Amino acid sequence: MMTASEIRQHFLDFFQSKGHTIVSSAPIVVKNDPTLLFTNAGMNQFKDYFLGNKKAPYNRVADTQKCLRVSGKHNDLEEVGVDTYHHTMFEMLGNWSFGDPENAVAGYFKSEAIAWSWELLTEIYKIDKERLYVTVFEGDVKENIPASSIALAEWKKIVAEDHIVYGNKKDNFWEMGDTGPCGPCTEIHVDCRSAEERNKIPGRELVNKDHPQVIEIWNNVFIQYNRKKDGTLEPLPAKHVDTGMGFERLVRVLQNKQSNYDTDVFSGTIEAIEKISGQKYQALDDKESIAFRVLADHIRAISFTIADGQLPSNTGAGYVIRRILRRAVRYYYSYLHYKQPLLFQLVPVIAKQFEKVFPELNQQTDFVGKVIKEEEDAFLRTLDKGLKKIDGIIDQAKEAKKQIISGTDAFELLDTFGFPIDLTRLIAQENNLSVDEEGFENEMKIQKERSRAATALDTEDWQTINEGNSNGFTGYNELEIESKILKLRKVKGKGKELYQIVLEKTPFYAESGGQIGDTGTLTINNQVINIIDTKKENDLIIHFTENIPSQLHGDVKVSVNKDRRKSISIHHSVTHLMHAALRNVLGNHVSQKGSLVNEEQLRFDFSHFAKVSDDELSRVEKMVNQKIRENIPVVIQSMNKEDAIAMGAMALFGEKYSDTVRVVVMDPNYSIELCGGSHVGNTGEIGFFKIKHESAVAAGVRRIEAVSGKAAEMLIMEQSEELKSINDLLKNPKNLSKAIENLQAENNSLAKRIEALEAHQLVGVRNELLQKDLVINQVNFIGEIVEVPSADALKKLCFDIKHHLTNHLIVLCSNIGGKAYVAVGVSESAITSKNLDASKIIKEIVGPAIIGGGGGQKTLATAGGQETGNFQKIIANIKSLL
RNA sequence: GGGGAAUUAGCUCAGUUGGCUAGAGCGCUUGCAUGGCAUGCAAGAGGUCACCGGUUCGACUCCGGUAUUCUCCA
Repeated sequence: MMTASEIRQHFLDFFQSKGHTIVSSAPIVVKNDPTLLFTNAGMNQFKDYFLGNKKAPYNRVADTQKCLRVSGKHNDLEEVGVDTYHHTMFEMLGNWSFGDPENAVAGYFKSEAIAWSWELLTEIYKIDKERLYVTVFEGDVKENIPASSIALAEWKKIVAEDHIVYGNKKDNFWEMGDTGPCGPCTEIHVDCRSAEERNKIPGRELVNKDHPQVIEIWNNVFIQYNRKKDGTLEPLPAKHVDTGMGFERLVRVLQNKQSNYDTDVFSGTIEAIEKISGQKYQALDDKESIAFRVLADHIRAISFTIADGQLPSNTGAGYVIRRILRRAVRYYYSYLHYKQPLLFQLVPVIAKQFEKVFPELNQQTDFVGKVIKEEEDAFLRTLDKGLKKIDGIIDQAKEAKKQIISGTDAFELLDTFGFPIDLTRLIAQENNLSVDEEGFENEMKIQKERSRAATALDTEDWQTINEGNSNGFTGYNELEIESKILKLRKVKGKGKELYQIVLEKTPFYAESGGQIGDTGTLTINNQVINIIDTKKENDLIIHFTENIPSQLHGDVKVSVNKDRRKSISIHHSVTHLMHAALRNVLGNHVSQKGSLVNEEQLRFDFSHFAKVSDDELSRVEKMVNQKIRENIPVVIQSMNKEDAIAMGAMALFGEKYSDTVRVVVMDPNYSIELCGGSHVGNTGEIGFFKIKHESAVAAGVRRIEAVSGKAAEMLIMEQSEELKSINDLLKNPKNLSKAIENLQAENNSLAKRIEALEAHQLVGVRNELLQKDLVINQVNFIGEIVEVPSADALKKLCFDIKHHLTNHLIVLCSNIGGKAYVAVGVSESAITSKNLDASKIIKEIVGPAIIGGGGGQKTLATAGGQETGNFQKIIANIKSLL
């Protein structure tokens, strides 16, 4: 039996023998593509070749690609692990031909692709031909697309006719999206059923019918059309082959297993889970078995994504990772009854298994494991809090004699406290309650619609202005050039309307590698248009404007905002100096995990497992400033990737580098980095470097924010001015912080003394008032106008008197700052014997008389108002109640 | 990007229609008890109720904004 690694290797060797270049997998996390968070197919990294944005360096390519799918018609996250053949992360084996209109013999098309796929499956992998079925596009009358006659003819040469199935547009016409490259495809399916079953129903009747044993393993797409926004198709000048074969499925077929999880792709992980949890994997449909499959699947997705630089977070791609991880935690928590972090223990197993194919994980097992453990801990804490909340909800439901947890409550538990709905269901069941599923779904629907409406984006078709290739970026050396507008389109979203413009060549740096996009102007025919941002879509540089020039053809002058670019370059260059200094001071485990460079500051995230101490920060600052003063020339050169790595250049995990890389050197013994950003000519231009802030972003990741150049100057100026004015206020003391400490202490003790004095004063007033005590019908009555400093003191005074009189009614009035304040106190005994109520007295008698209002308890109530002339009347009125 | 929530003593948290002199447990200080420890008893200190504004006679409580954190959706 072939092992999984042998199967993978045979694929790559086979296509190498057919003239293909083997390339490495692109990172699983996608950057610079607004339509995609993760690589979800082998062709993603070649998208620009299909779109015609870029020319392919090789015409024939093959690889195995890490892919991630968590949504889509056939792969909902909630389904993974329930069956035995869907995955979040999977490997896609693929071979490609990139057509070249000028060199017809370079690539290949339908006949070769079909012949080779058959050869590989039947001769190398030795799959029984009787078990294989192929599908061919039958054509579409409505869209006027002809049937695939060439593909059919090719298949007929090698496959029996009753093994050819015709497919409609849904199954046999592939599209990249609503618009863009597309074309017919031909699929290869395998029938893995027993001989007996195959005799009963022929396999061809089960193709594309979602039968778990009759499955598609390979799809060959022939890209020959471009779909425009109005829905029409136009033929492409260059035709391409794009194929994809699910690796895990292929292994299952070749190893003759019932389930992907029984192959050696997953068996090692499952054994490890058995060892940790002390339970045995049964390969059934029960919750325990599902839990095993969920863990074995999810840990791969989580580990490789983090290794490629995407940390779990509460937004975007990071949130998808968090969700996958939490789903795994839920399963071991509920069904394997394991209540501590588990997943992180599997990282070394996966890392070892993929050491040769995807080494990026094995190179950082510690880091990935720590990040995962921290996430697991955090979620277990969230679960704890949610458990408390749901207890309260259940108590309430029981008290109200309800059998049901409302949809709103269930939704609130999820939405606000992150408590998963399946756990709510489980706990409800244990308490003989059910969950209002309809209400919950409804709330969920409302939330989804709201989010969708907020991000709706309407993109129109590109409008071609001038023919030509966009051949790129000139802005490393020139910031102002003459160019031409190639194409533009309108984009609507969030109530704003923007235009995207592509230029023949441009000095504008598009946001990437953490460096923010340039701004500037575009001038045509004396009309000046502001360029407000520059971004990349794959490798296409797109300029954003709020309006378009009235004349579009002809030469345009484009110029970058130079001052802003200078500040950005300063911050980018100093980031390199700081990165090197961090490695010097903290150690070589420091590696970049993210960065943001703009004109105002730099932000740098890096792996490090402890807080960076003040001392270490100041050593970093000193080292960087030393390097600035050395005024080192910044040397930038292009070279072969291998040579650059050999030179000691730092490459980042999760970055896709081409064979020729740009290397930025600031003193060959100090800092060498692969980098596409803009830089200063000499480090002296940076001027000065100052760290503003150090903080944590995730387990094992620290963040430093710092400034240089003008921004640093501004910061220091502001700080020293602030310091000066503080010094002035304190009459330039010898020791500033000591002086402030003294002030604070003095302020504290003065406040205490005032409090004591006021209390003492009130004692005097209280004693005077006690002298004026009248006994009316066995109740002690005190009704007086007093002078007190505050409404609070009036209340205190009232309490104080209450403590000295048992059976009482007290009315205290005071004019404080021109406003009327009244407090009424009644003893418990008077409440019952005389049917008195302080709050009622305040509301009915006092409130109207002082033109105000108030309230409180039966025993003590207070009021405030505008009218201070009616105090005697109020006292008399209340007295008469006795 | 769009929602929901949280922020009260050193820590974990109560505070139920706006008015209780803002509380509990743990921790801390002091004293007492015990040969010592574990501990027990008693007293005490400790709060800008995140911050800024508004409504109100009165705001921890209601409204708006800011910051930080959590959480869901895209």
